[in-house]
Amino acid sequence: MKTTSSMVSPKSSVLLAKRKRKIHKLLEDEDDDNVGREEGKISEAKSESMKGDSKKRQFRKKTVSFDDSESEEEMLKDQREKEELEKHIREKDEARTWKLTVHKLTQKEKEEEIRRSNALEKDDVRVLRNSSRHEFLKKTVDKKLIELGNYIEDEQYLFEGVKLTEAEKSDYRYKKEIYELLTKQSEEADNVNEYRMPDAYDQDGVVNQKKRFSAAMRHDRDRISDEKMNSFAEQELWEEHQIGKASWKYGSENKKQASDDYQFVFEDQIDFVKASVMDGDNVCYEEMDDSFQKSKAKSASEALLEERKKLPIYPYRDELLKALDDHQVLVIVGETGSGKTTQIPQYLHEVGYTKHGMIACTQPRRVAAMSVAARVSQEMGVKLGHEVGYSIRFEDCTSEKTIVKYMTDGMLLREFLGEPDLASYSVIMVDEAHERTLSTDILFGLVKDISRFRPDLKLLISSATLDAEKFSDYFDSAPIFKIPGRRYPVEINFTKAPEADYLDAAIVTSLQIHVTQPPGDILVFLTGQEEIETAEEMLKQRTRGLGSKIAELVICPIDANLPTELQAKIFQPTPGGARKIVLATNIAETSLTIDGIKYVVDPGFCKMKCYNPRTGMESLLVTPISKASAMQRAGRSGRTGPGKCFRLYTAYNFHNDLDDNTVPEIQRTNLANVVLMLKSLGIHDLIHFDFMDPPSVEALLKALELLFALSALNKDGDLTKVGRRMAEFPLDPMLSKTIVASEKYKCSADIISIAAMLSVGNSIFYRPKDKQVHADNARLNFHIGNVGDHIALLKVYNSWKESNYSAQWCYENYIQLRSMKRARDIRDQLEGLLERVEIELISNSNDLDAIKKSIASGFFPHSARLQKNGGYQTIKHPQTAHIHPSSGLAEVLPIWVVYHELVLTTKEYMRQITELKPNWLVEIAPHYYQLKDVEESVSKKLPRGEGRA
DNA sequence: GAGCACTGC
Repeated sequence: MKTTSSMVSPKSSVLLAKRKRKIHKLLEDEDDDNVGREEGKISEAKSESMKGDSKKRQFRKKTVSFDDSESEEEMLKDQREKEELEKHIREKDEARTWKLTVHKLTQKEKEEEIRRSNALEKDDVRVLRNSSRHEFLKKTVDKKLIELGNYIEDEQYLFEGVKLTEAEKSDYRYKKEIYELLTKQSEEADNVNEYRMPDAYDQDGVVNQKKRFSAAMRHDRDRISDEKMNSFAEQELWEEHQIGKASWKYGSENKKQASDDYQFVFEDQIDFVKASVMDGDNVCYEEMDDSFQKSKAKSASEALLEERKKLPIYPYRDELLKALDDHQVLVIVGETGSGKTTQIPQYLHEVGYTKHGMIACTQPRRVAAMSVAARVSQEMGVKLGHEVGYSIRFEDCTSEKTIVKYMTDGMLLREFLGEPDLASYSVIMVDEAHERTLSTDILFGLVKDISRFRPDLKLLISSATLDAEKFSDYFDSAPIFKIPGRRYPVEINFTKAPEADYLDAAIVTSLQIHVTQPPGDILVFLTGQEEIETAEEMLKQRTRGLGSKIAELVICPIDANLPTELQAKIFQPTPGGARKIVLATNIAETSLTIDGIKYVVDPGFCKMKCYNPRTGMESLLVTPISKASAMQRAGRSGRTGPGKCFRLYTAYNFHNDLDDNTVPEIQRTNLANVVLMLKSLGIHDLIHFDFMDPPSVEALLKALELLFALSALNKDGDLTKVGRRMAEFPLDPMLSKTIVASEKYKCSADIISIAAMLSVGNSIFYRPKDKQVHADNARLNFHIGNVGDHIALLKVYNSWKESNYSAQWCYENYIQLRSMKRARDIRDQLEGLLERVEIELISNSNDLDAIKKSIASGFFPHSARLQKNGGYQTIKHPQTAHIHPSSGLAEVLPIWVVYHELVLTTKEYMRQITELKPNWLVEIAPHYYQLKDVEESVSKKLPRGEGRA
């Protein structure tokens, strides 16, 4: 088939080349064996895999029959695993090798996966192997279209952009034929399992894939413990249910069904339509319109009341109240839309729980707390901030009258500091507990603790389905209360084979949806800003090739750092005839909801921050998402109507390779802050603190060690006066220490500006792709005199202040206004807190050394020294590092520096750096650095003059 | 000479 290779046009794009490679491989394969031999091979492969299966079965039988010894075996296995893990960690002690191994691993895993899937697919129709992309098209393309022979047309759509040769086209058509055969069979087949294995050879009597697979599944069920099975089956059931619901909605006669769905939407608001909706009669449309008008004519409060009665939770009201009467802790399971967040606090209020204290309801996000509070105050007919209020950082919208209080979970945590028994509350409801944010996890421990000596305090833990058992176990087998949700069906599609390049696959899938699917917007989950940009480019490039043959595609990128005005674009309604495609990061998974999304493309990855306590280094790694996350993503397509989710991985991957839940944040973060907070609440034994998922002892010790070094704790591990002051600040302990230390150097006003700027993160400087040079120049203005990044940030803040907080100034200097506003808010808050810990507000911006010394007082554990090779090494725990290129000192290379954070990306980078005099270290932290640490290395290893002497 | 998932206090 080499002749075909020579036919590739030199003009071809990367995509084309890739696609062609696939097809060539395919053609080669076919060339090698004729059809008969092919079949022989396949059946051979099949019996091979059957053998494998029976082996597995035997193994399973064995484990089942030796039930009693299983726990012992498991313990042994656990032990072994633990040992292996420990060994593993030891081996990776050095951060550099650690990094490399991680990378190697993922590469290896990839290869492994491809190999495994290839093996699995030996029993697949060969020709279909390389066409997993077309799988979506084939699965979902309207059957009628095929009947009419119209598919030649959509084939042209596909071919247009990539200019295939005649041979390739005919190959495609051949595959299409096979596909048609397959569809026919699957239509005939009774129950379609989403684990759809190829049916092509059923009729040859070689093997019945479905039977084989369901047998395998049954064995799986035997093996898996009951507890696990429940969640497993639940998931499966959910998906099957959704698929079942969805599958009959599309097709030639879907019009009537679709109208049913619209009626379902209206059902939210209208009382008596239900029966006629069930009838599915068209007449009810008018009736509904009628009643819709009527309900509008009613007073607003009455309408609200009626709406409340429509919520799925309403029928359970009395049962729920009874349950809470009987039990102190209740786990509530309810999907979004069940009304639990808005209704439960109202129910509790109605029966008088608010007589003895407030009801608190915590949310992981600010906007959620605000909007829910607004809604509830409306429903209760009171003014927001009076009886119903919310409390979030920078904004306390409550009053003395407040009895129902929505708040962020972090805010309740702060309140613990002032009121360790939460005496002013009678009910605490932790909402969205399944998200397992850091604050939620700590709240669990604290709340469980106080519930022991406050039997009058009621606890409600509300979560989405998956974790309920776990929550119940944690809260001493609290009863679980289930409320049905209200959601539209979502059809889930998996790829047949793993995709090597998920970005490319995501683009192709989106285009396929665009071409073959009924109107509805598309949401694509990608991992980061850069990836979104490339995806946008690719989409534009490819749609350009298709010209006017396809409907307009509106591309909307979105990530958290995008300026607000650009973010607004995704909420604009899609123009008629066009289709919107939203390229989003994880932000769209929980934080924002976009209306009109009907299709979700889920490549199965996200970026996750991990903390290595050994090196104190954070890294942002692209990792596979969890099953829970995948479900959440899929659910995003079914918010306003039935939806479809296209997962760019196989069902096998989903069930076997993805974790059930994302690792809770508490296990992959720097705990210094958490430890300081718990210590200031008087909790001494942190190792035995009742965490739901305890963090590693190592991470705890590292945090304790740091706090001791910062003299926030004394030798006995008790909080010192410094520590108590530090705990007042909602900042990283090192930053808090910097502020506390600024008292001594009389520059507190400058330091809080810096602290505020540092805590808004990396989104201050705006650097658009097309104006990088200008942006970089603007940035250099703040680095004049090589003052270091901290002081540059101070300069930015002060200049902005001088410009009277002008937006224009930000624009001219390539600074993000939003970040600056946030910095101002934080600074204002810090100013208030300074007063509280009795530190005078003094500015001393001319004495840069004073400012630098304050910084060093907080960040001395983060000091590094220049090496001969131009890299740096940290002082106390030797560790190589480099200055991040974005730093103003990246080319200056001072000999001694302190850094704000150490991140692992392509190298170990220190971000936000300030120069330091080595003797300061001994002066500031004599308990941490001895003279010899500093002096010896100065005299012995002077760099060869490239730094500053 | 390289890069910023997402929250929250």
